[in-house]
Amino acid sequence: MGRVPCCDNNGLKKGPWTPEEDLKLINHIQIHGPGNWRALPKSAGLERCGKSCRLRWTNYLRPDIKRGRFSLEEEDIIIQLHSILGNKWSAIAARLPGRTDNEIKNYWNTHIRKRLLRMGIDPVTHAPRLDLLDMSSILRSVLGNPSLLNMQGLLGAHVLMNQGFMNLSATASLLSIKNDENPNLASQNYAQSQGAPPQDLTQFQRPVEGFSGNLSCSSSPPLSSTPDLGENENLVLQQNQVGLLGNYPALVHSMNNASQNMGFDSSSTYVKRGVEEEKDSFCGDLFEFEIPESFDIGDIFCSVPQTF
DNA sequence: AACGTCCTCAACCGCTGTAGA
DNA sequence: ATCTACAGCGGTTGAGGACGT
Repeated sequence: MGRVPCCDNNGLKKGPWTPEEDLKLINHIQIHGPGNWRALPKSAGLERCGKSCRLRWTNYLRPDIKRGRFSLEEEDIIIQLHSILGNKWSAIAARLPGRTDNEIKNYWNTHIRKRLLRMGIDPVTHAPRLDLLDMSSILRSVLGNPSLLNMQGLLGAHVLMNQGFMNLSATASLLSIKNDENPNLASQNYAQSQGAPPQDLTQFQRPVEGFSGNLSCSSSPPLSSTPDLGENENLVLQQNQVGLLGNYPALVHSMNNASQNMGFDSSSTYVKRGVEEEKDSFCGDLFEFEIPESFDIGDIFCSVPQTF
């Protein structure tokens, strides 16, 4: 049996706080300081539970809270920190002076998350959402242009994309083999999709003792400093999908088509919630691979091969 | 003007971690 | 080792406002 909720006692008020209640709470804390929330309501003359008082203080009444809209800089910091910390709102708030975890959480869910979805970026992984691609049009484009089939150029993509996508590319390779001047290429791509590492990225794949974090791709520049990350924090970096696919016009075109087909064109303002959430949970394991804990994020942006 | 739908965000709920008895 | 109280966290809810028809 779980613990009895602190607000179970009947008679304690719930819901929005009145200015009078706020005043009582502020006055009491100014005199006695915060803390001992259980006993505070009684001594402050409030008919609230201690938990409600604590939340009201920490999320709204604290004098160091910065009100008003988030700046673009704050927004950028939130996105970057979220890509590293995930839904650790308190940890993110600790790096944004004047903002509360509740405020950041709300802002993420109501603004940033939706915007990332509209951009075709998975807000959980911060990776491009390949589930939104129109694979049939990609296949048509690829089959019509065998030069696109050198998937090795896709940033050694087999370590970035999931097995399903790579199998798809392998299938495309095999289907197009009769049109290909170099039949070896197709089998090479197929072999890569089945697990053979691309030369360019083997540096990322060396196992390093003691590392258990994940790394997905990243478009944003690395944080200049991300102090106090836990030893086993998953490091998640965003990959700029345009940068990744920029030299593959057919793929970019297909992605754009797919986005529009899914209601993500730039003019739409929002997507129906159900669809959004369905898509949301669909793409979690894309673009992940292992990196050493001591890996310098900045290195990625220097060492990613630019020879697409 | 009336109504319905959607968005925002303060507040709540339920759970976990921790300290002390 | 176990229990209890408490603080804190992340997810969820719902009232109120904005907006569209």
